[in-house]
Formats: sequence, structure tokens, C-alpha cells
Amino acid sequence: MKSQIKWSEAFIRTLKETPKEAETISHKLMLKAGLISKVASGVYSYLPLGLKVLRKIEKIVREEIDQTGACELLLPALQPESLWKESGRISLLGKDMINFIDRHQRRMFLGPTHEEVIIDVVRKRVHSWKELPIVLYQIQTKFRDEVRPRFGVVRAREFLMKDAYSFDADQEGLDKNYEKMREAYELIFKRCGIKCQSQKADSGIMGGRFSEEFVAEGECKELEIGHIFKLGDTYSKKLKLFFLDKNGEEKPMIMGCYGIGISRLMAAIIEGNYDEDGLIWPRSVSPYSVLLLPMNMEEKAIKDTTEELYRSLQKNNIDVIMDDRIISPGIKFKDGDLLGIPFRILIGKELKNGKVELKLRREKRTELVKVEDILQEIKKLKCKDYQQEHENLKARKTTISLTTKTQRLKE
RNA sequence: CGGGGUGUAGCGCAGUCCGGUUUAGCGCGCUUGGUUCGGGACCAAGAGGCCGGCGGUUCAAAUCCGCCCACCCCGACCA
Repeated sequence: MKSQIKWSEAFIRTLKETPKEAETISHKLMLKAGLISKVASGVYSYLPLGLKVLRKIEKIVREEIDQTGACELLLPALQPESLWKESGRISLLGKDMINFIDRHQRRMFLGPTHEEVIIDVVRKRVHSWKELPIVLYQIQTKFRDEVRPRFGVVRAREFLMKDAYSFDADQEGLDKNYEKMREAYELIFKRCGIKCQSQKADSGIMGGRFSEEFVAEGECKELEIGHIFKLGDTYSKKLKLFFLDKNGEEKPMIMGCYGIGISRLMAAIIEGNYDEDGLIWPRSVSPYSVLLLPMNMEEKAIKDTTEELYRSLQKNNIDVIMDDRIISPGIKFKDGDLLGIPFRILIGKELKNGKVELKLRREKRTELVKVEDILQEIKKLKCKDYQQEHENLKARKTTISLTTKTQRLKE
């Protein structure tokens, strides 16, 4: 996906009026800014801008989950009934499971979750305590025929999810992996720019002994964006996921599973970051970092400077979108605000003084910057993000060492 | 699934109660020409609708009746 683009060539269609189907902020803004397009109730297309955000979120999720030592894989959406008969969960999930009969008269499901499939993968190739622990994850589309889809992407029938599964020889192992995952979650949500709380939860259809859900705070009141479970040996026993321990005894693996609703996370981020003019993306997930806003592309000096900045930002690996449309400025301002790109560089009347105007979407203030300094200025501001990243890294190390200490104390 | 609501042009709406002056309008958007150009510009001329679908009542239906469909909201559940 292009990290720099001309507006005229991007497939961006904003809406001046909000479609009446939307009532919540995130739903309204996603439609207005042209992030998504509804296909059916609870079924959405992600337009280029929306996909860009989704990919940025995925990137953060991958980085943090990889950091825990988990390995990414990709499981099928299509699942045979036989596996589900083994786990006995068909009646539990009930009508939420989308199913059909294939041409050979076999019933197939569109995966609402992947415990059955991942266990099948693991049980076919892991048989010894020496191979444990194992932690696997994927980012994939889930299908659930929700009774009542709502709020756009918040509760959809087809949605993107990160789901991880841990396999351990014993409860202590599970506790350790669970803890690691929980720490990763905290970092993920922090990096995505949302405040989150974890709380004990009902394990629901997942079963197991213990679970916690991560709830986004703020106006989206209690939106659950992540859930982690200590599953124990329930699934292992049913699906015959056994291994031989040190004494040669056959034992069920101890499992945990960990989900994050990626598409829902996107909605949660919006709920916590907007104003009356539109979206305000946290820098980490914004579709582009910089918006170049030339007042008039038909004026040579403005056009040349804009294109020069476009190239130099590009060269410096900074995501940039250039509003090269030949339309009245008001539209550019409104669209720009609606899209919520963190940095806006306006190229206009100050150019005769050798200056452009820098504005942060989140702030009201505009700053005049010399054309030749603007790149450094942007880099400097972005640098603050890197510092934030470092702090996150430090936080990660601290929490991990703290955990280790706590564990030692327990021992 | 239970309860409530909506369906008229791409989007937002009026008209529906009380059937006929309606050739079904308005705003935005769209097309063409011109003037504009620092916060969704202006003028002019256009294009675009079996009024969600099917059936019924009637001389006559967007409007009344029946059935169906789609979508939204509240509830239980979820990422």
C-alpha cells in the first residue's frame, strides 16, 4: 500500500451529510470520512483509507505479540463440521455459526473462532513436554451471524480479529504466558492511543476457569476490545491434545486463548479521538502522517513547493497525502479536518515570505515555518513519537521484570 | 429472538394523517459554460425517481388495506 499519495489519485469519497443509519460517533465518522462502505447489515467494505488504518493497527499488534515470543500463522476461515463435533461446541455457539452444505453434502462452517482448528494443527505435530510451551497467533476474519449487528464495525457479522493460543505443560506455564499476553495488550492499546481497563469477566462460550476483558474507556462506554482466557485442559481433553511429560505420562495440554477485535479497536480509537470537525488520528495509526494542503495548485510557486515537499517527505519515509485537487480551499480545509491527519502543512500566501503553515490537527494553533525548515520540524515532532515508543519499551521491560520478581516471591 | 421505528434521485429530507392542481418537490452532490479562489463560492443551463417489493380497494394510490423484504434503535450476548 502506498505510503504517499496524491489526493486526486486516492479513492477518497467524503460525505457532507451523515447517512441516517449511523448514530454512534465512530460509525458516523467512518462513513463520513469514507473509511468503510456498508454491504449488508454488519458487513462492511474497508475503503483504502480505512484499510490503511486497519493495517497500521495490525502492525502494532504484530510487533507487540511477536515480542511475547508468539509465532504468527494463518488458519482457514472454512472449517469442517467434524472438528466442531469433537469439541461439542456447535450447540453452544448455535445460530451464531454461519454454515452451509458443500457439494459433497458435508456441512462446513465459517469460523467464528479457531480453538478447534489450532488444536488440530498442534495435536498433529506436538507430542512431548520438551516442545512446550508453544504460542501461536493469527490475524484473520471471523464470521458470526450476530442476532443484532450494530454501530457499524463495532459489532459486525464479519470482522477482523487477532487471536492467539498458548499451549503449556502445566498451569504455571499458562500463568506465565497469560501474564505476558496481558502486558502485550496493555502496550498495544496504549500505542493505539486509547485508554483501557482490564476487568474480570465471564468466560462465556469459551469456557475455562478465568478470563479478563479489556474495555476501552471514554464515551464508547464499556466497549470490549480484547479478551484473554485461561482455558485449562477442557479443550485439550475433548480434542485429544495430549503430550508425554517427563515421567512418560500422558497429559492434556494447558491452554490459553487471547483475542483482540482489530476492526472494533479501530472504532474504539475513533470514539476516543475526534472533535466536531471530524477524526483526530493518534499518530501511530493515522492513515498518513502529513497532509500537504496547497491553497491553489494552479499557482506555479505553490505547486512547485508543494511537489517538492511531497518528494522530500517521501524520501524521508514519511507518510504523506497531497491534496492536489483544484477546488475551492474551503473544501480542502473541511476534508482535511474530517480525515484527521495529525500534521497539516499549508502552502499559501505565506510562501512569498518563504514560509508554510504547520498545524497539528489536535491543536488550534498554527505555526509559520520556513520552507527549508519544515522537514526538520516534522521530524522533530515525529521524534517525540519515537521517544514515546522508547518509553513504551522501557515500560515493557519494567513490567516484565516486575512480574518475574513477583513470581519469584511467590515461589 | 422480543419490543420500537424507517424505507421518496448518490446523500439529507418535504409530501403520506384527510387519495385527485404532482408532469412527484427541496437542499447538497453530479454534468456543461462563465466568474471566483484562506474555512464546504456565485450565476446560468442540465442530467438523475416504476415513491422498498408484490397484491388488493378505487374512476383515480407515494398517499388507504394486506403480505413480504431491507435497514436502524432498545434488550440479552459478544471481539
